[in-house]
Amino acid sequence: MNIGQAARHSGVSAKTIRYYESIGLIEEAGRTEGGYRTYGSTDVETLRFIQHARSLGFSVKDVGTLLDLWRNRDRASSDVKALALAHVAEIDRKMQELNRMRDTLLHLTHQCHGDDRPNCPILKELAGEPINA
Amino acid sequence: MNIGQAARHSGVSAKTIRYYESIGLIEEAGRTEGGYRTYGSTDVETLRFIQHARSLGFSVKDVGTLLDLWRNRDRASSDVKALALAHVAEIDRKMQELNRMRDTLLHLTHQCHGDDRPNCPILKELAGEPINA
DNA sequence: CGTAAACCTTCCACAGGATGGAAGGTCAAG
DNA sequence: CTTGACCTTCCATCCTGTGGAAGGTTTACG
Repeated sequence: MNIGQAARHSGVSAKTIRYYESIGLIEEAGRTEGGYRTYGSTDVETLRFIQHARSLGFSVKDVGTLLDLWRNRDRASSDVKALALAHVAEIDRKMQELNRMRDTLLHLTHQCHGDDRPNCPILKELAGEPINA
Repeated sequence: MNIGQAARHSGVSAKTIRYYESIGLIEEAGRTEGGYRTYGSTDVETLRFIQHARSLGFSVKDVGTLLDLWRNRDRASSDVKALALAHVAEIDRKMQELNRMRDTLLHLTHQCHGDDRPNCPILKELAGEPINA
């Protein structure tokens, strides 16, 4: 099948499939006489795997590792678990950071009248006049 | 003062100050005879403002808007508040997304023995063999 | 005065993770 | 044969910086 079909079947856009090939995440596809890339069902499965892992926030590099583990029947499940847990830890870190921002912003917006008057505690705080710190 | 001093006083690296100048977020700095950029206390305050806003996750573009609002004494605080609340909404969206990933990953890791055996539910799930969906 | 260290300058490249678009080739249907 | 969908490559762009090279300036000290 062509790249367009592969894209539709996998949920990865044609553009992105070419990109993944260019960075070596997936093998170079076979070509027709006319130069079109060709894909089989295994390729589509691989693309789906990638798509799924990416949607869980794994980096492209991690996805490469996961693909290796997936294809290597001798791998230990502990390797996969470690990668997943490290990723959870990273997610936790990001969430804490977002939460910190959120708290501060909500605190500031509560202080702000939000009307036509120019007095704005948010700007004051950003400028370094702590309102409540 | 030189860019290095300004960097130390503001918490924004010299490299990043030049970058902010290059993208027009801050005005072009004055220069000494030798071509060195010079900064005053107002510049440092502006840089601190930027640094603070960035640490709250505002995009550089939003920081530009906030800077305008900060310098424009006639602005309405509602404008600032709206920007902040829109940003909170964006943070909420990201946190929900992260939470979704986190839940799925934790669910998967709980299913995974994490030992030397190759059987790994995480990979199975990524490959599209739903364990529990 | 000489020179070394610290600091500054510009410019280019790279990171992640794609996406947009231009210019042009190929394929299938009518 | 033409049309239109689809494909190709290549370059640019998004975002927010950071790293490093090659070279100029300033300051301090002997």
